[in-house]
Amino acid sequence: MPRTTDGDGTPVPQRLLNAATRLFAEQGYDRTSVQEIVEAAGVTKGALYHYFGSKDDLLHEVYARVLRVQQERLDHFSTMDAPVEKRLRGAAADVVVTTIENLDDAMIFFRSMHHLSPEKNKQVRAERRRYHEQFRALIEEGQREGVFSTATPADLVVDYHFGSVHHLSTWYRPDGPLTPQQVADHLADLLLRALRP
Amino acid sequence: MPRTTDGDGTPVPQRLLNAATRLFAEQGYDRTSVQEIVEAAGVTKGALYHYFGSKDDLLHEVYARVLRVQQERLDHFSTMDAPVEKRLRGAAADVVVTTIENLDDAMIFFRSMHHLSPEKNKQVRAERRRYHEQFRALIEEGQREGVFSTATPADLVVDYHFGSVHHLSTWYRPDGPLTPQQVADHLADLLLRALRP
DNA sequence: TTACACATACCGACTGGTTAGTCTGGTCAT
DNA sequence: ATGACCAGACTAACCAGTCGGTATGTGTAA
Repeated sequence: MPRTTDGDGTPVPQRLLNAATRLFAEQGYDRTSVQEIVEAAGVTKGALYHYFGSKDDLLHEVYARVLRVQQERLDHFSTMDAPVEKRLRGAAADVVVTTIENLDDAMIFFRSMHHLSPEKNKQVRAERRRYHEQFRALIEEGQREGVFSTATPADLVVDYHFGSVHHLSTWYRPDGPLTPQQVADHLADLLLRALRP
Repeated sequence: MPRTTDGDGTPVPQRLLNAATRLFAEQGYDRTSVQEIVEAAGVTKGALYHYFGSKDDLLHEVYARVLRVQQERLDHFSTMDAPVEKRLRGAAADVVVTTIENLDDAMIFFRSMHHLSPEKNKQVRAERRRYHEQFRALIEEGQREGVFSTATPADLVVDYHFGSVHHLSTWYRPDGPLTPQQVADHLADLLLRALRP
């Protein structure tokens, strides 16, 4: 196996993904040329097209990574052995922390979906929908038990919360006054307070 | 004044802006060529570059229009003669309705900011900030009066709400089950319920 | 152990195509 | 006839993806 790593120990595909993620978040997908990506990763086009089928594939990988992580996290909180308020609060706060810790990914996720090819876009939407429905199920469970208000349809509540998560990448600054955990606690609080019967 | 209008009665600059708005929302700024815009508007490049300095200018005009409308609306509700809960609820619901009625604008607004030139971007951010602060002032007023909870900083509450507004363009469908007004009432409800002391 | 085949990892010049913006030359109401 | 308004060919730059080529490994048979 020849130089799959170079300089640092990070394998070339990883280096390419990292560079692409940063550049896509900074300048957007269309404004980032393949040439820039390979230069930032310290390789050439040959390497990129050796590991990835297209520029589009690179973007898709970013999505796949985000979806995988978020789904795993939600599974964890969904299946916890605790009252539904605690499970929902845990999940709601966790997605905020995770999003802040990967702001670049979040930025790309919500800003660049329309750059994915139609099939990939469809696939991402399907996985996203599954996530959404699992989250909604938590709220509906609480509504059935009477611990959450039924004034607002669960679907809308989910969109309300994820709107704020989505929005994080446009206003949160790591050098701001609030830590990720503090923001997460506040946003989860707002959700739970809105759901009080 | 020669044919500033043509075919229909709409003046050419308007036709160009309308075409650009629709195309930017459908395909994104970068994926839309100037050629497509002028064809959709039924003119040629000469006309576009007669009225607008650049493609970027066209985008900026979309932003200017949105900002102007939203600011006017907020001013109206801010200065209303009514208790602060009513003023906040009115403003919160109205921005939802307005956003749904101009989903294309909203889509462009949140997805294409980074395509604006640096100065224009800065200008838009400044006006946006003014809007944000005026909205925040409403919440702080209610908090001082004791009608809103002070558990969450007003800034965060504003971002929470505008996150959901921002998010509308990704999930709201005109052919869905809820009318714009119904969505607006629900989202305003969630905000006010979260703010109950 | 050497020799040779084969595979994997990567390089970088090149191609075909697209794009924003320019420029020259009209046209038409007043 | 004059100037605001517009047509459309043209240019210079850029970009995703290709392709022939090189380098370094691994397996295998003499």
